[in-house]
Amino acid sequence: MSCRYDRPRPGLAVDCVVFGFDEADLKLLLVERAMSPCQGHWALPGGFVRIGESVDEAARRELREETGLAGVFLEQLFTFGAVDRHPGDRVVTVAYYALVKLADQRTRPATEARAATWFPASKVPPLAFDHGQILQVALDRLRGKVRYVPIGFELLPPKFTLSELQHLYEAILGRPLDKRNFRKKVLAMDLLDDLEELQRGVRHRAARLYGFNPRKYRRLVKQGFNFEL
Amino acid sequence: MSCRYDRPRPGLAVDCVVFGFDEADLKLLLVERAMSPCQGHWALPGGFVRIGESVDEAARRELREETGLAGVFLEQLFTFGAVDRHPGDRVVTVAYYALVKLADQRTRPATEARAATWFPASKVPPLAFDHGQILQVALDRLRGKVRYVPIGFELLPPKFTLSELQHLYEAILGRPLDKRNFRKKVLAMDLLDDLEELQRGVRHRAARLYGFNPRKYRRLVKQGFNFEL
DNA sequence: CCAAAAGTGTTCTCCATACACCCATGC
DNA sequence: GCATGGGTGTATGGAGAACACTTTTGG
Repeated sequence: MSCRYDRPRPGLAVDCVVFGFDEADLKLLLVERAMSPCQGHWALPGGFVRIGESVDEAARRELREETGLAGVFLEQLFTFGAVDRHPGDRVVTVAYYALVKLADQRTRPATEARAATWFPASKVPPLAFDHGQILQVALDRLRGKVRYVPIGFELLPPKFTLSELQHLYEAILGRPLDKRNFRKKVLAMDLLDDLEELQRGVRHRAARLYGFNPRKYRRLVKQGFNFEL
Repeated sequence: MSCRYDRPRPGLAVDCVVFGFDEADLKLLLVERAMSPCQGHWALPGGFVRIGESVDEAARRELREETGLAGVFLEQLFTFGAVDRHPGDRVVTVAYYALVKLADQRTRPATEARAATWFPASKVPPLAFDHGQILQVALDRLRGKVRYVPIGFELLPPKFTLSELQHLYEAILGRPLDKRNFRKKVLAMDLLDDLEELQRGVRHRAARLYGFNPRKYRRLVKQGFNFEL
């Protein structure tokens, strides 16, 4: 079936840029390549699309197989189709980016995957193929999108403080935000549930915990509301 | 080479959503399919990616071969990878959208192409495959992007009036804009050259002609300027 | 009592919006 | 002279940005 056309077909792969957030740092999940080409180099988790699965499904499958992650936010990023991007063979890759609630999932990659490791996004090792370029596009997209779509919550645990949320935005956007203005704006949007519960185990005044309420968000969007931070 | 891997490969295609703008109407360029499947149906111009060309190059080539268009704005849109999107065979397509200065290019598609035809974007016939869905994504993207990146000028001739620019934005955004506020904002951005030349051949007071100045735009962007309309 | 972060209001500036009339031209 | 769009200014309200101190808690 793959040779039904008279022209040869490029290979089709998926690659996932996996972001996490932990203690004021944006993190990136990388795997060590087990096979040639680029054996032993750090790379984005990914692999070839199979004939019976959609490209989206391929991305989820590879993510699960290579890192143990499942049930996370995953969205198509961009397709990289340069002729020479893969040494030795013609491979086009559809890149995705994933957002992971690190606190929940921390243990799983280590157990299931060969060598999936979290790196601070600011200290990423050299990457195989054009994965460095893919990462750059993913960072740009994340920075752009986080401001007008509430995807930042995908990086936080279900219960979080306003300061954690603010630190997340500061880490992604790369600049400090004013505490009072930030809180005012976030609370005014009325997207968060006040969980009436306090942070525990900190050695300073405990902060209130909040939860993102997707129902409220969807309702507001229907009424023409635009998230913006 | 295409059978070097043990697994069969999906086919890889490109499709182009081509937008034009003419007399207050957003237009879409479609071709009639000459081959099965979907022979005789209207479809987006497109075709298979060859092994020796990048995906971007494939999109440009197909656009030229099927519509005669060259040298136009062309940008990747999204990759459509559902298993059943192409009847009978597994084909993944990388969709692009093109913006055409219709006044310049009006004659060319008719001469070079089999049957490339402009349709008002509001009166598009049923499309082959999932091309209707691709069109919807392209419209959403155009509507979103036109507001914060100056791509609207790609749809206008090199010399245009402020009213033409306003009508373009009204057509894309689907709502009326205030004339005075629109002109104030556009001129305040200082992206346009006043060509000190008047419109000709109209039966009312002639309007001033302006030109978009990409140099000014790039300079302003370097200084942190953000286009927004 | 000290360190560390939580929590809280006001002022000012600027930008978006709303809005109506005279002008130039072709027929 | 009339129909058609071209071209212009002002007033108001709302949102973003700047800014500092008190409170709570654990150690």
